[in-house]
Amino acid sequence: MTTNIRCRDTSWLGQANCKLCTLRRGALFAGLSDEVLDRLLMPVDQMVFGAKAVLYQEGEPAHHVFSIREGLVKLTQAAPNGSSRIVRFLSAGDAAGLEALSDGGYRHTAEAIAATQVCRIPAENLVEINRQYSPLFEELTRRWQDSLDRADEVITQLSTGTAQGRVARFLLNTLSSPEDNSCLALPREDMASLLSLTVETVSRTVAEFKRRDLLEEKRGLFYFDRAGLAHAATL
Amino acid sequence: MTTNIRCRDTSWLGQANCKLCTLRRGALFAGLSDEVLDRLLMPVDQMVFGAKAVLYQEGEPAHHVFSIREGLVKLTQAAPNGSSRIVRFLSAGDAAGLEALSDGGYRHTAEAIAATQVCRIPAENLVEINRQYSPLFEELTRRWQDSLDRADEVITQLSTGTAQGRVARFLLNTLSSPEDNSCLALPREDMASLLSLTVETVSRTVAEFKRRDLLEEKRGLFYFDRAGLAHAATL
DNA sequence: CGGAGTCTTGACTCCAATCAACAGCGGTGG
DNA sequence: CCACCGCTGTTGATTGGAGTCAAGACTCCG
Repeated sequence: MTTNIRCRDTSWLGQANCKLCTLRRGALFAGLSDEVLDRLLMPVDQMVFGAKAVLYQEGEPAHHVFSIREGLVKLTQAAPNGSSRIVRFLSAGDAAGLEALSDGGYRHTAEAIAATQVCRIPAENLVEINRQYSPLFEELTRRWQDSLDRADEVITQLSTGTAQGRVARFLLNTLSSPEDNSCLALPREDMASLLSLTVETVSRTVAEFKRRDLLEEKRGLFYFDRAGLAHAATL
Repeated sequence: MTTNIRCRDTSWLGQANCKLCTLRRGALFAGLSDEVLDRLLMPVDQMVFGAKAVLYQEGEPAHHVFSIREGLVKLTQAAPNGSSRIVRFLSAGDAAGLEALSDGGYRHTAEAIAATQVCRIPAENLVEINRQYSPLFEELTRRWQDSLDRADEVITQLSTGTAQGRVARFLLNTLSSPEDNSCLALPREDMASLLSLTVETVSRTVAEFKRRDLLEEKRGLFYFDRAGLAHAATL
């Protein structure tokens, strides 16, 4: 009974009955009364993904949150050099695709490593429940997602590649807005700590950028050549 | 009017009037009606932290969420080698210390880099509002915090230090429970991708661990010597 | 048995860490 | 006032660890 065309080895086990969920304690819907669950008529699907099957792809519109019942999933994200990096693993009890509660599509590609059983929950319904009940939901969600996006950016953009690449990506993306070609000139030590480099290496790299006229430092600010640094950022 | 004893250059500007907040749109409490805000009588403090002042310390009990109105804050986390690593920067519009909504204390030390103005919100109140209104709140919160903890772990534990250290920490913490001295033997490529290493380096390291009798691989599982690997993990 | 994919090992290279010295700058106090 | 100090940033010389390239071993499966 394979329904998902995109992935081999993916099967649909029918709609879940959340009231009888064996994971009910500690499960996503643990707090919902039977009554509320009924009213929601939530079309939660139970699915199984085989090894190497893809739950969702980075960039595509995010309509579902996945609750992992069993198995192992890797989340990968495109890296600056064109390859992709694993940012973390998820297993039983974890949620995948929480970004479906925010805008901007899936942030990762989720791929099963071993056979994985999940409940697939339409994000719209989750948002609806929350909007209805919790006045803080949207703003809290945004902040959580922001932190997570930032953390993933450090993993994918700032802990990988050459010193030049990291420093360039840091200058371009971390402290500056896309319109503005300047940012606060942090102490070398702070840059080094974020980028997993030494103070000396950061200093050398910044000095080198200055020599190449990609960067200027005046009164505690960096002014930079976006195009030039963008090129260095691919290293 | 300096009230906070812990940090120099920290001052208290009085209780915030959230109804008049200049950030009301897009602010944390944007969704709350005046009426609800009134009923909560929330003692939200407005505070200013000078450069190098500490908002909170990693490990201490987390009682407040901070909403940053202006300035720049660095979040640092203890690294395996004893030093500390910056995991990300926060600025205006970001929230710091959202982990106060979960258990386990602050995950980072938050230190102002430039003069920083914040609203300090008692976490208990946020939890109360949410528990009252949103049946999904606690479970969603837990999942978000899990993802974030996992992401931070990759930054602090798995992208830093020697290949030996990273592989050892991966084996000890990522796929295994603390009681159990075994975990799924992932393909070297996946380990390499998570650890920012090459397949060859991971292979060499794993082989070396086997030679030193720290690790055994049987039928798709790793069995390891926790104490021995823990020593290697400090490298 | 063969072949594809994964894992291992070796030789060499190169980038960043390390160790060390020094320059610049602001603050402090004699 | 200026000599001294501490702090940050810069630069050089050297080293070491991981990347790279290449070849072979092993395993699983058709």
